[in-house]
Amino acid sequence: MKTSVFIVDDHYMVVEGIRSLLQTEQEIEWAGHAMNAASCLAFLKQQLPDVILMDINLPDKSGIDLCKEVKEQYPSVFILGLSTFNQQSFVNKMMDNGASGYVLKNATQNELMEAIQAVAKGKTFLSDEVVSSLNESKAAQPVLTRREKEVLELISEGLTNSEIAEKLFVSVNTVDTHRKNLLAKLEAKNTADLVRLAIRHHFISAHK
Amino acid sequence: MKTSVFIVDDHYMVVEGIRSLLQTEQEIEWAGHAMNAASCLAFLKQQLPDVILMDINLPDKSGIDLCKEVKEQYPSVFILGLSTFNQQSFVNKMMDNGASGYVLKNATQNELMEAIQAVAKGKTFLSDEVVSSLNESKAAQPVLTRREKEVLELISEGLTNSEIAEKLFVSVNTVDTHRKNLLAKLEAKNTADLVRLAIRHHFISAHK
DNA sequence: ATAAAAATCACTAAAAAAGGGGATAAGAAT
DNA sequence: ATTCTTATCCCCTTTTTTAGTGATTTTTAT
Repeated sequence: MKTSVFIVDDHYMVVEGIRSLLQTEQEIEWAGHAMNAASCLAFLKQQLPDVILMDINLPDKSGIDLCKEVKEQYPSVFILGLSTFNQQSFVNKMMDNGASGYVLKNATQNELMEAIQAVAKGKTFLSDEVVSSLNESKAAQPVLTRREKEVLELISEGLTNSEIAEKLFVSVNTVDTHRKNLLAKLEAKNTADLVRLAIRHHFISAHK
Repeated sequence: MKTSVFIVDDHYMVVEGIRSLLQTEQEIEWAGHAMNAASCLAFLKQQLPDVILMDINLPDKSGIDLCKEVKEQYPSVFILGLSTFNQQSFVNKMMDNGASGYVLKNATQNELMEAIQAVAKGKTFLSDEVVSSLNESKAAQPVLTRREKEVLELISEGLTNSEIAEKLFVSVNTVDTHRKNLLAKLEAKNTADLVRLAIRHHFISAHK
């Protein structure tokens, strides 16, 4: 029995690439593709594929959110995350939201087929590259509390301790303590270093 | 006369996508592909295509550097930059290094063909999306001097003014002035804000 | 229920950054 | 020849951060 595969990706070239890769496979049936989250959801109302290859960068909604929605509405569909970048946090979020696997766009035909067949059977599949960087990053990833992240965010926006204290309705001393803990946890030399490392660890984003 | 096209991209799916898009075109001849800069250069020693589609993210060397090298050695080849992201600075650098155009990976078959045919004739081609974001961003992009970028880099690494002064063999006052100018140019409230904005504007990178 | 983690607040002193001012010399550009 | 830019330097004041230590309350987890 053939496995039907649907693709959600806004990159035309990637869709074409996957289509041509899968064309030669006997066990795969091409269900179609969507360039955004909305048309993906519309398609699923008509027809349910076995596996969805889902890009995490979509124009209207993140693949992470879409993954959650699709899994809630159609728990029987298996979702395989697809991305150019090997970002720890994205992999985790996709898996948390019900994805069965994660494949990088530089995957070979073999790796892609392996992944599709694994998730179609309900198994989990992660690209080798993803697995190895997952292990690497596990050692060095500091754990921040909710409050610390909040303070970090405000620091990166250029607020001073007293401004942050006012905003969070706590004393300057408290903010100062959080700041010290942040410096220690991220092993930062000072604020500049802290912000750079925070962006590197994806605690905050440089872009809005 | 056919236009021969060579592709440098480490994403197998993208290579396949482009190959299948170009397969249907009569005027295009597929010269081959490389997954990294080294094998691209090796290929060019054997054979010169008319147009090279070049990804800016390559494993061994940035497409920006590769572009420069290829153009220096083989000025007759036309290079079309290729990327997922519409990053102003990358577009500029590619064009500075001799690229004839820049296309996003979500381009349609028509747009890609238009681009290839334009650059093959020696014309310049930029994706519509690239052009429009180019105009938008033109207003807000501050201009930093060589020295300012240098100081900015060191600030983001967590060095203090006196440490930077020592490293650059200038007085603390000088570094302080550069710092003030940086704050003013990037319209940053303080160091934290400065680092975030610097990363946003791609003056520095959060990742190494 | 109780131990652990998180969040809160306090005080002091030294170091660094921010904000204000102004100045000179070298090189590039017109 | 002269203006503009870049890079350099100086002084002063205030604000903010950093470092060191210590402690209490609230939440969370076992």
